[in-house]
Amino acid sequence: MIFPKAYSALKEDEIYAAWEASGFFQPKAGPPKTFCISMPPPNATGALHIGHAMGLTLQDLMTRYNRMKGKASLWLPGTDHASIATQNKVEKIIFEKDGKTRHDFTRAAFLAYVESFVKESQGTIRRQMRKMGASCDWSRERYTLDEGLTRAVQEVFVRMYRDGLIYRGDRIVNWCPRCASTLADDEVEYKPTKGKFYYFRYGPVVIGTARPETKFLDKTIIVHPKDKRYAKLVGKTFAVPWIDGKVEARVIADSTVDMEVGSGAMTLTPAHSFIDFYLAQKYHLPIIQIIDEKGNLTDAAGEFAGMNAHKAREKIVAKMLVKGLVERIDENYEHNLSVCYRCGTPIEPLVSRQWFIDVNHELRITNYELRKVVGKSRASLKEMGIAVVKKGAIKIIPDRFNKTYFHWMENLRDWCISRQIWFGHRIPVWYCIGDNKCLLACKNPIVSIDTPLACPHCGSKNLKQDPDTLDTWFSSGLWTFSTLGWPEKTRDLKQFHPTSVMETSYDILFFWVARMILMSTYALGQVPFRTVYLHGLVRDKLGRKMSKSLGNGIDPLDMIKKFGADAVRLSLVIGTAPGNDIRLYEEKIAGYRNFVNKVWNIARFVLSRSKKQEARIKNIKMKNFTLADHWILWELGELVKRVNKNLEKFRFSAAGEDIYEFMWHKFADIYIEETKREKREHQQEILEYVLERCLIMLHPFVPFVTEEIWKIMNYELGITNYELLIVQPWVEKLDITVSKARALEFIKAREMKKQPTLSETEKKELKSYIASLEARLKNKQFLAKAPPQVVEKERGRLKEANTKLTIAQNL
RNA sequence: GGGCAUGUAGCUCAGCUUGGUUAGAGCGCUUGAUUCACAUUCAAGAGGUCCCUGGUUCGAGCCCAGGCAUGCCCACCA
Repeated sequence: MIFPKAYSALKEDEIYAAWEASGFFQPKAGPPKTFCISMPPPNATGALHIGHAMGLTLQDLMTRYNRMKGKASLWLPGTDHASIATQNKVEKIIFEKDGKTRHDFTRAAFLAYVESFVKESQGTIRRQMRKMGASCDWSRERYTLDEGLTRAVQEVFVRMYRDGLIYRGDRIVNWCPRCASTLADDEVEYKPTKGKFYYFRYGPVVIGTARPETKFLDKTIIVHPKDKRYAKLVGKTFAVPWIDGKVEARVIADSTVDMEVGSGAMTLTPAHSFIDFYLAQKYHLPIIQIIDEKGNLTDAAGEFAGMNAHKAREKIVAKMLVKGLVERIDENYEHNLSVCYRCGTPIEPLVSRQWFIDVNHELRITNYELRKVVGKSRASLKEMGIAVVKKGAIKIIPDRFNKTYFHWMENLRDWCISRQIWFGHRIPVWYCIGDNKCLLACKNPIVSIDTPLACPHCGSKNLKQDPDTLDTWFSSGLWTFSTLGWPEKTRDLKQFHPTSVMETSYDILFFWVARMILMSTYALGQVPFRTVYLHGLVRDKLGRKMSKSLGNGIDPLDMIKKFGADAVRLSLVIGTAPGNDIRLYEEKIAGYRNFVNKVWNIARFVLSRSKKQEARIKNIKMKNFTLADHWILWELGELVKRVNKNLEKFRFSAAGEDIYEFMWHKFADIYIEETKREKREHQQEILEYVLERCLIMLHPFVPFVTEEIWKIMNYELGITNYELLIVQPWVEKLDITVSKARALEFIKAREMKKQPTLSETEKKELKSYIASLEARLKNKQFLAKAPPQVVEKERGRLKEANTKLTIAQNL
């Protein structure tokens, strides 16, 4: 077999094909122990970026490790339809190509176009995942919009509606006028903006606002109950000259008001501010819309009706100036403007009739395990979500994100789930617009999985489905179990849920991880996963976020082409800590490419000396071992212990670094060099023994090169019916023990050989070191309080230093 | 305003869980080595007030308190 001088990553596709053909990506049938990761589904619209590559690497590492440990291991891949993101993207393409908008198409025609686009992208994504070496089970691949998952979505919706968790209501929502849709609270971003801040005379008080155009119908003044300045006003009503004539204004005291802000008094704009909306509900005040879904002023704005709200602002202020209502204007007001996270358009909070999930509604918990965790038989979604993490049913790595998670959960408001876009899961709700024989009952929506044929109340066949679709996170919230076949009681579901690990980026902790916890505890009474491992963001060498506009992005495929997938994988694992961002650049990847080549050449050296047609040595016995033999095997044993411990604790970086250090700087630089000097009987056995164990431990990190070496190794040893490395049993511990004392002797002998002579300054340094050790060993408090092992160690060090000095002085 | 993280060699980062070696690695830099598995290599070397101040301790890069710097998250258009 040809063993080229340098490892060529060109082999990778071939190796991947062999794995795929072997069927080992599918979980084994036998073992009772299982391991499962649901792959976070990338948006079906795009190419994978380096952040995905990092996730794939870590997930693949865990899957391969557990597979080699003999567990039935499933890594389930898939893609997400990503409703708003995809629709926006396709709309943009259509517009750029033909100058058309989606409204130039029928809904069905538009959706067909989107689907064809998605199909194409999915193909690209699959190819990229294969390039990374992802050992996921392609036979179980899912898509959030496929038939089974759609069924799961409908099932959960209907159940939640029947349980009183889903309701339709007129509530204040985040509205994006450009997307013409609602957004969830966490889909809103904040952008620092400079603007004008207006102070208006409003009867007895002065109020401040950045949005005069919403203030037409303000009729309530709110002050803090302890605010002495306004105490006399509370409870009274005033006739206040306002934009369109006089209004009757009432003064209310409520402690949500911050006395320090502005004038300490504010007026309520119930329909266009979240706080005001809740206060209006609390005091049963009328809620009237001033701005409509297009961002235009309603009839409530009188002469300004129909104008774009933002554009009308200055005209309204001009009118108020004339009427003498303007106290002053702060021109340099800095505040955070809320914008749509998809398109950057300023958000318009407004009241709208939408579907919501009630996160505070109490439910009976039927699952015994969950009831034990929650500690009571009834709880709200919010309480369940908090309890499962607090009680350790779910462990988040790194644990500092617990705090963030709790804070978010505790402040969670009802989740608006309806979106006014076309691409997504249609809301399984129909309205009777028929004969109105029984007007009252027909007002109840028909919530059903199957399309109803007739109104259950009046029998009319004139039904209309709700035009809206569901928030994309509704379906991805079901991902861990919908992909396993739920609501059917499948074997996969029983075997693999709860899944073992959720590995994802910390920036979607709220969007997705929290939603999965809510949905899974509700629908299954089970947590979706036992462990959440959060990785950081990949940044450029200067610590900047990678972006198209900066042009500082690193395309994983380019890097794979240049350095090989193994090198790319290592660069994303070693030197990274969970939850911390990492900096990535070509030199780093090149460094790991060098290591991959080193591994290749170690194998080349070891195997070039191998005797053909000889069975591979699985066990070796201690026979006339040299100090070096003792040493390398002892070091290997220590390495195995550390690697296992680190992998169990999700410290992938430490494990990888250890193997790197051992193979390059101990095995290659020292032991292999030693064998060149002196050829002995059992050397070859030891070389092969160490190499084999290293290949196994290294495989989850660098699957391609290790598998290729494995193939050549078996060929060289004349073994034809071997199993692929991907399913070799993991190295739990060494089946040989050597003398630690001999190993340490080897290290000492090397050190003595290395530094026989010392310069004058080095001698001086050594002397002062000896002096400091002696002083410490004479210190009574040290001797009294330090643990005996530490004292012993210090004595040893002193002895060693003295010997060294003596040798140096005698030379 | 609330919270979190980070600060160690020129650069990128380990080490902090459990305080105890003369503080480590990779890249870069300096010097040397080429028929020997690998120049995608090897050997040797230079390079550090472990952000600052104080405290606890026989002993602090590590623990505690305060501060400085940087980055991120949440809240907020009164």
